[in-house]
Amino acid sequence: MPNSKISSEHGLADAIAACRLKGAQITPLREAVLEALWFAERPLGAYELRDHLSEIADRKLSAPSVYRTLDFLCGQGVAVRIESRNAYIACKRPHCDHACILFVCNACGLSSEIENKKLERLLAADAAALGFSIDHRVLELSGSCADCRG
Amino acid sequence: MPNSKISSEHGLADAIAACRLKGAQITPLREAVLEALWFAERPLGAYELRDHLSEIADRKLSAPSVYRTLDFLCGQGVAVRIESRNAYIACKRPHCDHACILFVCNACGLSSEIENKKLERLLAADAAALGFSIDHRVLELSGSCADCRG
DNA sequence: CCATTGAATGCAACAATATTGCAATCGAGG
DNA sequence: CCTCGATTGCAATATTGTTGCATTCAATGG
Repeated sequence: MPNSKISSEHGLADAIAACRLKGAQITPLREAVLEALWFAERPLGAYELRDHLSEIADRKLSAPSVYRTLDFLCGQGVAVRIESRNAYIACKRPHCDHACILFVCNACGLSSEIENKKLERLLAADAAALGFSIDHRVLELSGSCADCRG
Repeated sequence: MPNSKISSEHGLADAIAACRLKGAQITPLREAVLEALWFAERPLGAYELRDHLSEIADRKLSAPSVYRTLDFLCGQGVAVRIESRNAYIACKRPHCDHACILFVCNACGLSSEIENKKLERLLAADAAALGFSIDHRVLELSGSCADCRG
């Protein structure tokens, strides 16, 4: 059984490297925000993130900085906004095309992104039937994860 | 071709009647809010709704009143909150179990709720595979509707 | 008819989330 | 070193949503 911390850290480094390869600037702020999300065990709100980072950096981070950084990370595909919670998670799936479904546990915050190609095809078919062209998708299911159903 | 206004009005009356049958109290405020949503041609935010109703009633409606009324209507299944927009629409599908997908046009606001049983089954299967028990679902697709793709 | 009661509403204050506009800073490339 | 664009800081403000408590209203039982 691998050490989950180390494997996660490798994942984080990989995610950052992937952003750089795409030509994106990874600044200390961006890296710090992504790291905070990466190791959080639940979705974090923008202001929660701000408070957390402010402690670490020992200075007060501004709300716009946090939001801009989150927008950047979401744009890079390494973070995901959970619309139904006004919160953010790191996307740990490097090759994710973000055509995925997000399960979020109400009790512990565990968030699992799942791909399902069949479901994609059904959505695409429904959209086609309506003549609808999809820009953005929000598929969020909340409830209780296996561990918290007790 | 039926007159769409009249058929919509009938739908509204039916929706209200259905709520009453379930034992819910339909007050003038609740009716007014549902009517505003029903005839709006796009999703309305809570404060938008407040302003609209304030004009009609010629008195200032409070934010808590609007939110409470929206909560009530959503609880009754006759209104739906669009998480990705902080906005609300009337649900015109009387027998909807709200296991549906919502398509929202970014240009005109047209919102279509679509049922898809196959998709339901896939979601249920994914949840089962994770041992996840689903409380709430948010399936919102935004983009351009057939009319606005030009 | 009146009193009681619970639901619904009004309302002030506040909390949480998000954005705007502009100034200051930083860093890569000339 | 200088310039330029991207990034960040920051104050102010906008938008969205909630809390707590007082008031009103309508149904119910005496």
